Amino acid sequence: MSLPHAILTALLEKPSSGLELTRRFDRSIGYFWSATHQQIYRELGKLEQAGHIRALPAQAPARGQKKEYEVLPAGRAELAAWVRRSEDPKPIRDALLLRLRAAAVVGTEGFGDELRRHLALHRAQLAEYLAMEERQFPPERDSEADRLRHLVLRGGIELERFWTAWLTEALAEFDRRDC
Amino acid sequence: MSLPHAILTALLEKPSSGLELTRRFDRSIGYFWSATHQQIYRELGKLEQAGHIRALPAQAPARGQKKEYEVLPAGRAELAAWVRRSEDPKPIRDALLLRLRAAAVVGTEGFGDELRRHLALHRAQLAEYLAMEERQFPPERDSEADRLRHLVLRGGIELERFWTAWLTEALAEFDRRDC
DNA sequence: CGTCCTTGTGCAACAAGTTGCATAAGAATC
DNA sequence: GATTCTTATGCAACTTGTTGCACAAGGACG
Repeated sequence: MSLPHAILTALLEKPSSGLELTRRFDRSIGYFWSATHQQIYRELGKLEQAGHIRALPAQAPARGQKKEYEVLPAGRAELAAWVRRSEDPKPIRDALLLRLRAAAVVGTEGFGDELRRHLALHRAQLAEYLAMEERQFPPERDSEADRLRHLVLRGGIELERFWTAWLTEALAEFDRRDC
Repeated sequence: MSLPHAILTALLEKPSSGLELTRRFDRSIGYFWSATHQQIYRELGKLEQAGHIRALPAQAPARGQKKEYEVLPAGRAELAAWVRRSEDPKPIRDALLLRLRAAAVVGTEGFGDELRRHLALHRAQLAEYLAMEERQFPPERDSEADRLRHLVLRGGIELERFWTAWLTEALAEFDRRDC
């Protein structure tokens, strides 16, 4: 039940149309929550019906026409309540770790390349986050909310650092064996 | 499409019944892939129909009767093919990071306690993994496959270390503000 | 002997996420 | 003025994961 809350957060930060939201979910919001445009449009419909958001007027509600949404007080209240609810961390479900475990049983042939590919992807992601950090959070200019958002971004950054470190270690192990 | 492969891997490591699998998914397998018993039973049925596994004979196929499964050659082949397929890492979807970002907008009241709770949970998980590491991977007694499995476990360990470190940092930030 | 607990398997309904495609306005191109 | 590209919204079908409950065998207890 997190997607509606992700959308409410995004809309509070800045009212947007479905496609704009999709783009934001592909970039900044993407480092802690991902979603496709289908999910987003569907959820926007539900949120509107529930009275949590509304379409800004002055736009014809026609197909192919941009439709901007803003959060209503009820939506903000729902988001605040959700933030206060306590929720256990979800258990991990990582396909790469699983595949490595499977490789331990059926053979590792070709798996080194896959590890290298992932390493490159995570390095690229890390570089992107670091660039975002420099752009969005220059030193000594943090408001209250900025400091929290920075903390969230640092979470994304450290996660990517974890992956690059682990993949590097894994590759070292592989190279020691294959040569 | 990873659950069937997780089950194949588990069954190759040791033939098991549905409930035994469920228990293994709650412990060792759980640090890279989680699943409920419902998912497991459903998937066992599908895998059997697909000819990837079979129930060991000598057991009446009655309700409430234990039913052990083993992997057939076709299942092993499917698993090997899956390990060789390349698959991109899935984008992150973490509810706690999302909630912190939401808290930056609607207020952080009470969120420190939630962070502390998560920190305790992750510390406990980390301790458990470290105990597993000592038990299952004593120094200098690694086979080929053991080294890979150890690598996977170290992934789980480092992930928990990441969380404890990030949560500690986040709490420091919170305490600086609240006092 | 009845009922209660544990172990074990499983159905059904639902919720969340994914994939493929349809539709439509408007601008660009020729 | 017909075609094609981009921006934008959306439906339908499917797959995956979750929740709640039902059913059954066997042992434990009084």
